[in-house]
Amino acid sequence: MTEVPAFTSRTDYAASLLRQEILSGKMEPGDLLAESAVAVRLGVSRVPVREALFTLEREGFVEFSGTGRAFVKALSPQDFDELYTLRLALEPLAARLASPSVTCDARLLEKNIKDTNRAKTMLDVTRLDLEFHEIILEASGNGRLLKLWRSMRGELELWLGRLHRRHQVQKLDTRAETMRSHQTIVDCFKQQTPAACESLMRKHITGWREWLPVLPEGE
Amino acid sequence: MTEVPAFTSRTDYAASLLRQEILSGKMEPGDLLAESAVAVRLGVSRVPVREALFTLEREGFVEFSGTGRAFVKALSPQDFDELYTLRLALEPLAARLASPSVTCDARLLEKNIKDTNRAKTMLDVTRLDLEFHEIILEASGNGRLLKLWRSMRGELELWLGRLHRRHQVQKLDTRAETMRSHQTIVDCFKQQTPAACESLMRKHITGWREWLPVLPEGE
DNA sequence: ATGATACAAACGGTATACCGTCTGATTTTC
DNA sequence: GAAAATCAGACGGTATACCGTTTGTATCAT
Repeated sequence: MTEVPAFTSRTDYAASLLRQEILSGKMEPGDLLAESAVAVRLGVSRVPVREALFTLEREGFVEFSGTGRAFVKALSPQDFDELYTLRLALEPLAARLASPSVTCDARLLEKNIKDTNRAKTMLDVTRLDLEFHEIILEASGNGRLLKLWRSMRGELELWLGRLHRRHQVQKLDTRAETMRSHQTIVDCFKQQTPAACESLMRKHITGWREWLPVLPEGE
Repeated sequence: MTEVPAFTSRTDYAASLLRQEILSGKMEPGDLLAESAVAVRLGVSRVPVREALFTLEREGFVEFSGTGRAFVKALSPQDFDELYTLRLALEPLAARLASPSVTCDARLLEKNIKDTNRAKTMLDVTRLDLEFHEIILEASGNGRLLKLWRSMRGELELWLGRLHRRHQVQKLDTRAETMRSHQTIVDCFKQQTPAACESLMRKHITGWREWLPVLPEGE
């Protein structure tokens, strides 16, 4: 956020700012992101904005209409179900692939759990939760698998962020449960077979789905 | 190929032409695709070329270096293994999801098999093979699943095309086997349970992997 | 002969300007 | 009063020009 504004390109700069605005809820789902307006507002020309919008589309934050206009992505419960189905297909696989090599990464995973314990907001807890899973995807050694996961991560973050903001689910503190569950995964990586890791991850994802509060109606 | 050049934009036009050049083998893996040169050659300006290159990257035909230069993608046997692993994760799932709804699409699938029988070249057989699978992905009703598959399709087409060109595997005519195997899938969709469809698709993908000739060394 | 340095060409990044199209509102006509 | 046509504003698509950086090569010094 407040880091040095040393972006490699204006495209990165624009993408980063827009991403933050969308995640923070400053932009509402369905809001039009017109190239010209955004370009003026961010103080860059339209070309980098255009390319940033494409990037954000790939990341799941933005969607294009048939006529090429960009909007802040709206997510329906059905969209969320799709994401859940895909997590269930990809993450247990990643856990199995990662298990032989993840010993060296167990430190990263445990650091993540400690950070989760210190996190100040539920949004940070969510972010760290997704980061935990991404570490495993990285350790899987399958670059394409990681890419696919990353193309979904934005939408997950978007969904969970909106959920928190709209329903004040801070009341429902999932932090302890998340930490406990993640710790069992780390332990499993350390001691168990790949198949056991895969199975546990499947259970974890399924359980996560059931933990979520009642979904809000479509946007 | 020889269809009416009625592209909605020059970006589409450029992407289409480049895609064809790469698939046909006119461009070698590792070849530089410099914006300026391509723009001049295709008779458009650099901006649409630039965006076409991004599109082709998403589709798997092109990769960017750290400094932003675009190259025709090179694929190693390890890349291929990654793709195989992901097919095995996604396609059986798609088959399961598609099975209740695919009855209305069985006609499409059977038309595909007939087209395969008529195909003149092995490249067409390959293209139709991938199309058969994409029909099932579409029928799964999970739009994101379809998107993930499409992000891999280009690389598969690339790999298989190069395989054919380099090793003259026309000798190894997989057409009959492909048609037979696809027909059993259609039959399964018509008569069997989702779980059976899923299982059969897993078997089909595994078998497909074993059918392929010895992989060439990395590029 | 070899290494470093400097220069030139090529390439990507960006701003700007122009054009065609789409959208929506107002006016005109039946 | 309603429907159709027209006009204006906004937006995306594209070409062009400029700038900074990278890259490859040639030259010069050691």
